[in-house]
Amino acid sequence: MNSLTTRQKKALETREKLLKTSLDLFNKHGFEHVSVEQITKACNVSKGTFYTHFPSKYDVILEKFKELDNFYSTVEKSIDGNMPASEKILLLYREQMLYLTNIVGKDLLRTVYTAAMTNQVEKDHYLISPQRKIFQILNTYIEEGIKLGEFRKDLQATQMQTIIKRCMRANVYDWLIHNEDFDLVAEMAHFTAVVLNGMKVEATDEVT
Amino acid sequence: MNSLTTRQKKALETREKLLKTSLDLFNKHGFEHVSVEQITKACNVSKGTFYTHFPSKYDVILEKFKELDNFYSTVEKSIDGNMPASEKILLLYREQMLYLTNIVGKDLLRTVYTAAMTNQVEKDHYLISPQRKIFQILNTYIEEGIKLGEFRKDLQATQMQTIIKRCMRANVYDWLIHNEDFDLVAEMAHFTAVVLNGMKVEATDEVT
DNA sequence: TACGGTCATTGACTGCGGTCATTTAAATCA
DNA sequence: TGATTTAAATGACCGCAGTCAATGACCGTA
Repeated sequence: MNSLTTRQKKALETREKLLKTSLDLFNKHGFEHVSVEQITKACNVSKGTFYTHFPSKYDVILEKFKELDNFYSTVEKSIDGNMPASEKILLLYREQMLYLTNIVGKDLLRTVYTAAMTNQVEKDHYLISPQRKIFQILNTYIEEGIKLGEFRKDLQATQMQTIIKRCMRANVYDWLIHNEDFDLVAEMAHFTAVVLNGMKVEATDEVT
Repeated sequence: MNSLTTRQKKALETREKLLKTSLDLFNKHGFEHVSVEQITKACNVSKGTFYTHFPSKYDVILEKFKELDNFYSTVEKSIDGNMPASEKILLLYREQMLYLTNIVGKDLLRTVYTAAMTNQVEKDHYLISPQRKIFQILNTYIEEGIKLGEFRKDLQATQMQTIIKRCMRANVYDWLIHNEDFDLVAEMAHFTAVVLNGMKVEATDEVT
């Protein structure tokens, strides 16, 4: 029933071993302090093998980063459908920031945010890909907020979506360039609240 | 009257030559496509010399980037003292974005934004240093806005300052990771207007 | 003017990310 | 089963950022 040939199975095994070892080593010593040779030696394969499985050292990280999107599906379900859109957004972001802080970590994220700038290929980076689950969830919240008269009507939904997403990257980026003493969860909540406030039909003075 | 010794003058000359040549080459071929050896060869000095004058290839860029701050002093003077704080901020940012787009360029800025993340020294990066002229100008605008009752009183001035600054980086970063079709000046104006709106005592629906 | 110390300069060297022609062995074909 | 195709694996190699021990020209001083 298994449609993979022996060779393909072996190759996949190698790939998995490289992936796991890489992430382990990155976690232990930090991305910058782990060389590809270290990884391949730990796996008893040659350096070239690494590059038959991954386009670059960085791409291993991206794989991990994409796991995030599974996580969001869980979060989405746990959010009560009846609250205002703005609160849903805040909750979603809160969960995401907790995940980034506690699970992903600064080191790996830094790599993603750097690569998004440097890998100047033709196509845009995954970081801003509309495919990402979290963006799809956000979009529905925003459209909902507009429909229910929570947000200003003079702004396009797509414009709002752009702003809200940018909001996220703004805080993450600032987290990455600050040394400690930066509570990503709190900063994100605070910043986003102000932005949402600026998009509401009638702004109130309270900010959570 | 010149207190520099012959040796120091020579050294400074070398430094200036390296600086100028670097920036020229970066402009011509892009930061990533210029090697330190290329620079030093063009200057008829050895590679090591480059590193006695600059801590890294990147630091040359930073020097250029710091020039920005002279520019802001000019802008500040050209801004009418009587307009609302929020409009002053928008104007200041507008000028900055024009400068970044037309003079500094994506390539150099990308380097700065990357280095801010990677050079994980103890101290924070220049990018967020409170010393920067533009931040000082912003601070006065914001304090002014609070004093004159334009902004909400429940937010600390420092909090607002943080938000407004983050706003800037948010748009610049997004500019850097998007391929073309991204008008930094317009995006910044749009985004910042929403944020300012969220900080105003009574939000209005008009956005410039 | 002679002399010891300073400091800009040198270039061979290290380490690392990434490449590629070649090897090897499994898969497919005759 | 033997011959041929295919693709995973290899490791020598490249280019480049950054290092550092050695050099010698220039400095202040006696």
